[in-house]
Amino acid sequence: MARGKIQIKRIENQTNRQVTYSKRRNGLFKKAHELTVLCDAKVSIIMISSTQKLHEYISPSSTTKQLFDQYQKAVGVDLWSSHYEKMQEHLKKLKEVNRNLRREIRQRMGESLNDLDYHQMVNLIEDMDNSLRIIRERKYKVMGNQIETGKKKLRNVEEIHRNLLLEFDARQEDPHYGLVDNEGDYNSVLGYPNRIIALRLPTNHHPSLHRVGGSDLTTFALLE
Amino acid sequence: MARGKIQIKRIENQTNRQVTYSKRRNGLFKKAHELTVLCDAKVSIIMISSTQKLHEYISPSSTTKQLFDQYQKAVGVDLWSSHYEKMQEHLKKLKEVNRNLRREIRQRMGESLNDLDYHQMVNLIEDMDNSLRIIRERKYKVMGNQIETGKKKLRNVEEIHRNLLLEFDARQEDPHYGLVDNEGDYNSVLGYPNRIIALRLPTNHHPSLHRVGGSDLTTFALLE
DNA sequence: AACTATTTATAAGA
DNA sequence: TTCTTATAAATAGTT
Repeated sequence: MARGKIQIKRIENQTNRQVTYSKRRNGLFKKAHELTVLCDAKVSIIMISSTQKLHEYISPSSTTKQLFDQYQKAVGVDLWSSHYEKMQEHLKKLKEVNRNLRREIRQRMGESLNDLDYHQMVNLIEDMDNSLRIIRERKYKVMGNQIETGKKKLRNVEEIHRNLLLEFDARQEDPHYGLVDNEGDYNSVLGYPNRIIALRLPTNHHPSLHRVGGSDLTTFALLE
Repeated sequence: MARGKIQIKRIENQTNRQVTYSKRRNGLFKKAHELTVLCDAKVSIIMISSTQKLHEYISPSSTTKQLFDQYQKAVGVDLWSSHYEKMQEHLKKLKEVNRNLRREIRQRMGESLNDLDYHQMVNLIEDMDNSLRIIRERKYKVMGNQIETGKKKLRNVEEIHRNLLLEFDARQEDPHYGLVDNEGDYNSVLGYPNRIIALRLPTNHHPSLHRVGGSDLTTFALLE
């Protein structure tokens, strides 16, 4: 539009293209802003250069999201539906599964039995009988283990006690017998280790949010 | 920019403002398109006039959603988060609840017992014992009911049979005895009603989607 | 980034 | 809304 007319077609020279992009971008944003002020309108411009740089204009006192929400309403399609219609479905399925799980538990607790016919009840009883047997066995095993370890601990304590008595007797006979150079760690003998074994860290997966710039005209580098 | 310079400030005259909006909008879209072609860039413009009309420009071979997704990536904020971060949380909670429900069921089926200490097991056994008792009682009751209704049905059938025999005998004695004017409905006597009681209609809540226009430059009336 | 000849956009009027 | 046209503004090519 100056120093010679140009054809509106892709500028092949990479440098020229970039320069023109920069100049015309500014022109476009300026015009957009004038329009905003003169006509009391709201304008959102998003542009991505051939080198994948992103530039944005947004009218003062509006946000890109605002305009976009209005756009969606006007066009009548929720562009994110694809993104979260699936979520909706997932949610629905989970709720359904949840409901079923709750029902099963209730039935296993003797409630909501109206939903079961005679045969299902017979099966449930058989199943629960088997389960009870398994749990009882497990309980006895745990009980046995506890008795075993209790005995062991007792034996350990008794031995410590005996040793102390021996030592005590020895001291009685020889007041200068051996000097205590280690207080010992009876806790560990009793089964209480004095070290922390595991530590669970809280997980925090929220991505840090950042916003760049505050003026009408901002520029962002594209991620990737 | 012609026939006199103007100040860049809101045009108070409503008609003038509309005219200028229309002219400059075309200018802006034209420039945007030139930029698109000359510099191999992608441009999205959304504008809303003071009368709430919405206009859009989008570079050929791109979609508004595309550009917006890129914009979001670049800016680093998911603008829809407010709209579905809650959903994400809901989903997470449901999954957690689900996991717990499954664990409870597994434990009630005699699995995953390692998670339970001795005391918890004792409680679980007690609970399941009570539940089993309840379910057994229920079962016996249902069994009793079935026997009862079975007897009733049997009695009914026997009576019908007796009546038939009587009728048969009567006919033997008098071939012209009574004419059958009703075939009867023995099914209903046997407990099978011959009417459909309920009908469940399939529900379909998908809203119908519509898209307007297909060219680069489209105009939509804002909903509301 | 600055300059400037020229093209383009557009304000006002019809 | 569209056309006209004088004039302001944008910008292509150059430095």
